[in-house]
Amino acid sequence: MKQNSAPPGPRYQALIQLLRTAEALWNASRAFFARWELSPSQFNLLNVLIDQPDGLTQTELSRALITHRSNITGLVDRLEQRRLVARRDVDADRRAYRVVLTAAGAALLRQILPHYHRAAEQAWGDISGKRAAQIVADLATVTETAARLAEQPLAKKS
Amino acid sequence: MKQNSAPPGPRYQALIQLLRTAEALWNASRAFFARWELSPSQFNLLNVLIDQPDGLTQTELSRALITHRSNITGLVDRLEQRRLVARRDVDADRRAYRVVLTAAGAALLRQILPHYHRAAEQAWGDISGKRAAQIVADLATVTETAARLAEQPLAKKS
DNA sequence: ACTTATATGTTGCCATATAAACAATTGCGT
DNA sequence: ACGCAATTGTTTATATGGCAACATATAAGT
Repeated sequence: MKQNSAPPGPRYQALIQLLRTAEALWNASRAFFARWELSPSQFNLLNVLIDQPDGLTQTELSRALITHRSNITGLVDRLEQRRLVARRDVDADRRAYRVVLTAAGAALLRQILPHYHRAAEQAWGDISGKRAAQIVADLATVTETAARLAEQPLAKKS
Repeated sequence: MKQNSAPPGPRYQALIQLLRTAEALWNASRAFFARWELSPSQFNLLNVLIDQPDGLTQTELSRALITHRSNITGLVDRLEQRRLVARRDVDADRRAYRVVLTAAGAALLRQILPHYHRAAEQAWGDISGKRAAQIVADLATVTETAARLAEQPLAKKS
């Protein structure tokens, strides 16, 4: 007297487990980055910029972080107050900025990254690198499917 | 001229991919549940209650949903306004409620669940059920590790 | 050139999330 | 019985998230 109609099936279980694991990792990362008084979102933003010497516009940042443009404003505001990033004007387009890491921001990130990489490896315990690569491949296809489903929920745009 | 120190490694890549996939799935589920004007969080709460004829207290709900007690208040408030759940007094403890599904809430959930199970299976494409089960096992160990790391970030509590 | 469409960042509202503090209640230890 | 600790739900503050609307600026069409 527990289930009602459709038997959940292994792929459904896998989806639930995936969401749980991601949440656990996200919470762990929150505790992890708290040492440097960064939120996971703030770290991700810095981590995107480290490979971009010329910075990114906020729209480009929103695409890299898979979030709405409007969320970037406050995120950059707070990081700018702490002098970890800076907004540079774009002379060709008076609407846009380029957000770049400051020297302090880059230094902080270089300090964090080794710890982060090490913690990430540890989280997988005794799972082999080969199996990890296999999981990456599997999850990549799931991501594509999910993104496709999210785009046309009811077939808009004629 | 891209990396700085530690080579990321396959397990690090797997962690990043996992977080991306979970975000994609969460976004897809938001679009999915929008058909019934539910947020993913609201659906999850209803989905927990369907197997609990006597309901759960808000603290129990917070544990089941892995979130803070304070989040449950507003979540239940909004579902209560829509008559999908109800708060019942606990006569043995005047502080607590038991949150239960209403008939309307149970009916709505029974309507949604088959679609949800089907969509969840589809998201995994041609990945076999066997491999899905393997992934579940792997991710379960990661969840445990992550939860353990999140609990004692700096070894509190003497 | 002028109109229209598009792009950019911001602001607003609301839902969700963590964390801390609080009042009310309950439980425990003595 | 009494006092203190723990529990329960709420409130507050702040950060994050999606989404719509907006002003400004740029691009495209004619």
